[in-house]
Amino acid sequence: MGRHSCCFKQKLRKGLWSPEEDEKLINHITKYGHGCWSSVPKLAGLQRCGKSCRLRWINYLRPDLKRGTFSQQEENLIIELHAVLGNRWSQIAAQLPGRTDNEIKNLWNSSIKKKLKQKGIDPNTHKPLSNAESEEKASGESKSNELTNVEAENSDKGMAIHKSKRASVATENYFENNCNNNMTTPPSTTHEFFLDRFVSSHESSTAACKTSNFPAYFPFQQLNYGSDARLSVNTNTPNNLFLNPNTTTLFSSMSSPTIKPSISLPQVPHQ
DNA sequence: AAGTGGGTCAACCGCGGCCAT
DNA sequence: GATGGCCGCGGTTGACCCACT
Repeated sequence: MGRHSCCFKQKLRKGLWSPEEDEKLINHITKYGHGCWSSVPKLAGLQRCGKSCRLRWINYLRPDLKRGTFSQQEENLIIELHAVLGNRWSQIAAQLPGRTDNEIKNLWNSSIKKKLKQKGIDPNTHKPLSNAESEEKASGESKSNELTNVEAENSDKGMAIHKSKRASVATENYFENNCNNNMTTPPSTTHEFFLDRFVSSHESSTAACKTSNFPAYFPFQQLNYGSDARLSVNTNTPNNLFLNPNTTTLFSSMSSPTIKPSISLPQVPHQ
């Protein structure tokens, strides 16, 4: 485990990529595709490991990357998605065409986190900071605190637990905050249900999205960020709605956990 | 001009999961 | 079922830049 085995076998370059290396990689992939990443450096004439080549291509050289600063709509969408998915950056990135998970992760850590805190929102739980604090005091060990502890622990085993916990707790918090009075489905199971649905279905929907240039369908109730960046729920949405990239609104195909979300193409082409 | 602190971002690291053998 | 190779993911690091003192 750990560092790729090929890195030990040969003396491979590390660190920043030179323009020459970039050119070699671009030339190779545009001609032959990447195929098996482990064979790319050899075929492209690079002194890098396949992993490094893959990363360079995905995060920097891919021609479909948008680059540039994130729009306010994109930021809002990231916040919404993070509230539901937690730190599943690749899944968040899948809903933002031209953006990489690395880019989104960096934006979150460097900018969005801070902005949320300034607005009085806990970036981990997406709850108002004052609420989180008072709940921590009341319960002694709140869920958000639990997350923070796991996060701080930073142990390898803790990470695995943390990953699943954070996403589900974020979802739970979302439903606790917003859904109890509005949704017809019981909150006790919906958060896990929706999360699992999304995780299992997003790949097919994302695949459809990629091939068709349409956004993917989301198995969630509609989420909106108001001007104060608090989540709210609009339940007056018909079934089979979709992610609208222009309004930073998540639509849902779910009005009941017994109804399977349908994956079909929206009528509005992606921007 | 030099030092410093904070922000940004590309790249690396370590791990889990998948798949072939 | 065990093992090893590979891919993809999320967390972390460190270089670089810029504003400020």
